[in-house]
Amino acid sequence: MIHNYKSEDKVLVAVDCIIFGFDDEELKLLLIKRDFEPEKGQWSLMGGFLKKDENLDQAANRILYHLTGINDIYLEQLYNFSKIDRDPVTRTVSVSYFALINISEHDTKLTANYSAKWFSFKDIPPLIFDHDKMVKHASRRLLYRASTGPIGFELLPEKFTMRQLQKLYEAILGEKLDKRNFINKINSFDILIKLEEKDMSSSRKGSFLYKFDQEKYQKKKAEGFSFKF
Amino acid sequence: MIHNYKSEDKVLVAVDCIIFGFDDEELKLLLIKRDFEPEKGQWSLMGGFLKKDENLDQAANRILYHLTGINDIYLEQLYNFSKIDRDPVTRTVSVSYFALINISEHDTKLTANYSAKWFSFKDIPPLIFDHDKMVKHASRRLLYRASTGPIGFELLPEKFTMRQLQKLYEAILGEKLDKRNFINKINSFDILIKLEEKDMSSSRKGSFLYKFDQEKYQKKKAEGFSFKF
DNA sequence: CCAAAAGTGTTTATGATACACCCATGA
DNA sequence: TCATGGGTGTATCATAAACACTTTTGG
Repeated sequence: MIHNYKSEDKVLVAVDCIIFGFDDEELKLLLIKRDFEPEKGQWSLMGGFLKKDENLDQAANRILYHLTGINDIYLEQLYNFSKIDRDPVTRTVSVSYFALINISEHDTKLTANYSAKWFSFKDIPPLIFDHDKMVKHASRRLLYRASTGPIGFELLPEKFTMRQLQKLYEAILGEKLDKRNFINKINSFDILIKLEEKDMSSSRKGSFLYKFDQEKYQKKKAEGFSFKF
Repeated sequence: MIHNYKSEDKVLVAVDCIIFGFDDEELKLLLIKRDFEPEKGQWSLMGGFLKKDENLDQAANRILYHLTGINDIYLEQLYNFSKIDRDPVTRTVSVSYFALINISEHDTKLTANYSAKWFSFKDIPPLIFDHDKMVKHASRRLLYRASTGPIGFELLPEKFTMRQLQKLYEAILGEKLDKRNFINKINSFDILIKLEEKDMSSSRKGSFLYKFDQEKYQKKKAEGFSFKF
């Protein structure tokens, strides 16, 4: 006997993207104004539906690109939300994805061509459906990511100062860190390249710029080096 | 304009359950012999399809109960597998769930009434579809769970010896642990109750039995105590 | 010359690891 | 009495945390 797949219920599978950014001061969340019913005009995560001819990762990338123009970033699968009436119109199961991006590289395009906007966590507007739960879940995952490996790669510009990196960690961990201990810790990872160049915008003295050494990082990771923060 | 939900593709959503057990010596995996095509007669995780009137957690519990009689355990959502042709018959997205259970409490029922069987990790048979990937993913999650909180609750009988608990951790972590350091660590958590009673089956001297103190554990957890192993 | 941020090491405390002997009992 | 597993504590090492002053330079 062949199992009768046809007798089984099919459901709509949605994908919702939680995108975190950092602007040198605080963590931000990318939202769009929904342009269709239900909940038209409300703020929402970037969402859409899985199509027959793509897997979930592909759907997440397509949906994010379509709604924000953001492309070629690493989206990580997070969790499913499947409460029966979570979408008032029809039964959907939503798969959440999250990613970290560098605001400065994406901001102009976003505000010019899309209805997407960055929000501080202090003033996130009410979100549709269960999107607030998704954001909470993603925040926990971000915290976990930050404590198990370096995260600056995606969130900071290519060249950055120690101060910027520290502010990023402080924003994610939600606590002030000691400057010297922070630098010692980061240096112990040995995955930064100190440049000759200084950033003169933040002080009279100027502060050295650094770059991530992707190669060294990949090598250390492959060797099982622990980047526990 | 109302978004046309009807134009979107619907897909079958499967749920597959990865169940770990422990038998005082090693970690085991519960599998069933598939009794329908495709892949009839092959070993497989416990799987089924999400129905319209249930959420994913409910589906996982229903499916596991139906196939094994196992009930009232905590199933944790793991990850989605969505490769387009992962199921050769029709497009499905599979949501994996995992759980830990105490073999001795479930074994007789299982072998008597169901075609489910426990396998050592050493000799897991070839599995259908992408179930081997699911198992790998679940093993990583188990390792993570073991390093962030106590795991004996579900995997051991109500009363157990320190030796049993240590063997469990050794099985999960995949390494031998020092007896004294292990006990010191566990005692530092302060969530066990030492009973008067001794287990005489393993040695002439006998070894004291312990119970988990659920109340103390919940209280400590609520206070943010870190059970990092 | 002073305000404002950058840069730099050492001491202390805490937790992790390594390690070896006596105990109780049934056969 | 002896073989078997059970039970116990300390010293050392490594990592984390606390902590304050000097440097640079534009205004």
